[in-house]
Amino acid sequence: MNSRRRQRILECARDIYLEQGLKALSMRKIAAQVGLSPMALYRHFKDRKDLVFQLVEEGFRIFGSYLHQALEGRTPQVRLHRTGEAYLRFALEQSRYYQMIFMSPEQLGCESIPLEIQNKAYATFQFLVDRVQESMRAGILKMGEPMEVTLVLWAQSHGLVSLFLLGHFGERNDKNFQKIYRTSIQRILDGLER
Amino acid sequence: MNSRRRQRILECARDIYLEQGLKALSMRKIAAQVGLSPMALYRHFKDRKDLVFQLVEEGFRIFGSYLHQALEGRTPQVRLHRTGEAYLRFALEQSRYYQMIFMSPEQLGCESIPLEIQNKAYATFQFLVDRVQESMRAGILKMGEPMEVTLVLWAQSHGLVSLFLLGHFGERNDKNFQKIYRTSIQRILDGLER
Amino acid sequence: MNSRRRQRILECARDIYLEQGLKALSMRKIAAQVGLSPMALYRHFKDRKDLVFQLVEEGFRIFGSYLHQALEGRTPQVRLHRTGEAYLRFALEQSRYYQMIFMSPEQLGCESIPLEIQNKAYATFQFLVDRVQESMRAGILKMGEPMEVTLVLWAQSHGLVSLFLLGHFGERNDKNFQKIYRTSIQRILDGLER
Amino acid sequence: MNSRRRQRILECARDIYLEQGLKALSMRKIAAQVGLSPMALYRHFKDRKDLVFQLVEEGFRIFGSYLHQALEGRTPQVRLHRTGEAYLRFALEQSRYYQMIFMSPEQLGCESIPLEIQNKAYATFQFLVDRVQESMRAGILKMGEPMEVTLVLWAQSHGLVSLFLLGHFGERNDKNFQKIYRTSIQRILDGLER
DNA sequence: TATGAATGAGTATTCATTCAT
DNA sequence: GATGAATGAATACTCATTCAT
Repeated sequence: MNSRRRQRILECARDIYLEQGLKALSMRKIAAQVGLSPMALYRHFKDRKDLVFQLVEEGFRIFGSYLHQALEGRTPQVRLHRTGEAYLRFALEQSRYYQMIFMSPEQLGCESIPLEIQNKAYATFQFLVDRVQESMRAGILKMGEPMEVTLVLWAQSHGLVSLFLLGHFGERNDKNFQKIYRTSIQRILDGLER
Repeated sequence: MNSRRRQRILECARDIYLEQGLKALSMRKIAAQVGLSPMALYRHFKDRKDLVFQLVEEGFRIFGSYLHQALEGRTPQVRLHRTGEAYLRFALEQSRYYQMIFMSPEQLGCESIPLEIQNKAYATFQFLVDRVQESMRAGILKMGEPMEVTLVLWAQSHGLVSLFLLGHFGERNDKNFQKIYRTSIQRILDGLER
Repeated sequence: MNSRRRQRILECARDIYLEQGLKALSMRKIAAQVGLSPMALYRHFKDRKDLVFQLVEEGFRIFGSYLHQALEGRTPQVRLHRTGEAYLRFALEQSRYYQMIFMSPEQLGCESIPLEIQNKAYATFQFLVDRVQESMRAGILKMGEPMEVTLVLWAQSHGLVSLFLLGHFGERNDKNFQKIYRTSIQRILDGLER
Repeated sequence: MNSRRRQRILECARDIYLEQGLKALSMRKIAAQVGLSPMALYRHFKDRKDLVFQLVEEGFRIFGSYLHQALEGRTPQVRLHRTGEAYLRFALEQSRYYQMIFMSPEQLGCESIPLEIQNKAYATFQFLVDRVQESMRAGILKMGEPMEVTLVLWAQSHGLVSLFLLGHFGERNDKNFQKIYRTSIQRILDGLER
């Protein structure tokens, strides 16, 4: 019951955020959406900040679930490829969450990203490193510093998605972006494969 | 005098933005800084949005001036290399402007980026395309679709800078980032050079 | 006009304070009383604190005007006596202001009393010291450390008024208190006169 | 157990009050400190007022215990002197309680001080009267109306302590205040002794 | 051109308290 | 006896903006 309500509040907050962005995500609006008094929210979340952070964590959780599916692949090569595809899918299907995950402390309205969230971010990066590492071991990628190589791939992915979501590729066209994304990533891989 | 005032307002707005970020950039603060009444600003800018847009344009202007210096290089190769370095320098020396240039409409507080700004962004992209194109013609890069190749390079640069400014590389350390940036870009070029 | 409004706000604030005390003195209530929107007050006062401080200063000003009348007396003895009477009159006629003047920082809602107010308090004390000093010189009071003697008189006055206003003498009865006050002060003076 | 709990709550409330003052003494904070839900407090106290009143009574109880020790003196003179010293010690060692005991109804958040507390205050006063009376009978003080004389002494003590705790003697300096207190009281006594 | 006054909508938050469980 | 959920009223304050002067 406690956590039920809490979940419900979080969902409404998510919807408002997804539709109107972070700036419009006020306690009042959330409460109105949920059908409670604004104060009721404080039973479940210490702060607006607290609530927002929970939302970010939710974003990471979802991101993680997308990436995790890549592990179903039976070889390092497949898993590496699927990871790239999962990244792409998350970016397109959960664009708002994608943006939320990559928000600056300032945008989140805090001095510095809380440790809990930093850890989640680090875990995600680690997942990518793992994929690269096992691909190196399997001889699919040239040997090298895994973190460095991961960074190249991550930066490429994030760069592309950022520019796309920012509208720098014109009107949003997911199909088209998929092509671009895959081509670009492949180009990078071409330089990294043996 | 009209435009003198206007310039002065814009400069103050810039300073506040550079120091405290966009959210703290309020008409009141700007006015106080300039030494005018808040209302006086409306003589020069339709509203806050308008003022912010002008600021973004200023950011593009500065970005342009950084990139432009790359043209002093005497060969396509040098110019290509210097472009990458200019991008890096702008990102590190003018981080706030960098962030402003790559803000989403939402963060800027508008439905969609106004055409004027979109054009500036496009112009920047075009400059990069030019560098790639001439490098291809000069045989420094493998032949290919110039826009596509440019995108790969741009995405890489932007991805790296974004992640860096977001703090995903730990405490800000410019020297260290420069190394990472250069290595990563070189890796990409390695895959693109003949 | 500016200062006219300001004055009017201060008067309303004073009335609310006088009737309902400091805790009830909210920006909203003041605004409602004045007939303005709550926000209009901020045109004239930086803060609630600012407004309250101004009110305290007003209190000191009034206190000062009461004491000042004692200077009309033609001899040190008369002036000393009238000062005691002025203190008494202020306490009874302006009880709320009396209480406000002797509020702790905590009650005023601030870390420490601002310097401006501290100075006003000091000035008042100095006025009392002056009366004692000239009485000593005139041979009305035994010679001694003027500040120390002043303190005895001030403490006696303040102690009596405090206890009275706190209701420790039963139902408020001004006539009765006047007697008590005069007798007590006289007792003190008896011990101080030559 | 009932009264055990109750006692525990009161102690926590006291600690919060002693550390942070009355305004910060909220049901929530007390509950958190005790380790109960805010609502549990209402099982033991009708409302916040009730709880605060109990706290004031506690203050009087402690005050009483300080004064009571003066009775250990073997002569009226010693007892009178020790009473003054006990008053001083209570004021310095239990300043917060001192302030609480001498709070106005308003500060306590009620229309008028409840009878129970008035009685406690009266009892304290009576204790002082007793000391004066026996000193008169013993020929230590000049004969006179005991209540009146007591008032002079009480007012002096309270006045001094009030002004001291309000910070009107500069930075708090207990040693220094002790001197002032003793000198001033002695001055009064000089005028009252035979 | 510029300003001073004022507004209205909005923000997060604190608190004592009621009520069903 | 105690709790968790929720409320309603209140608070100070920030901001962009309108309007008469």
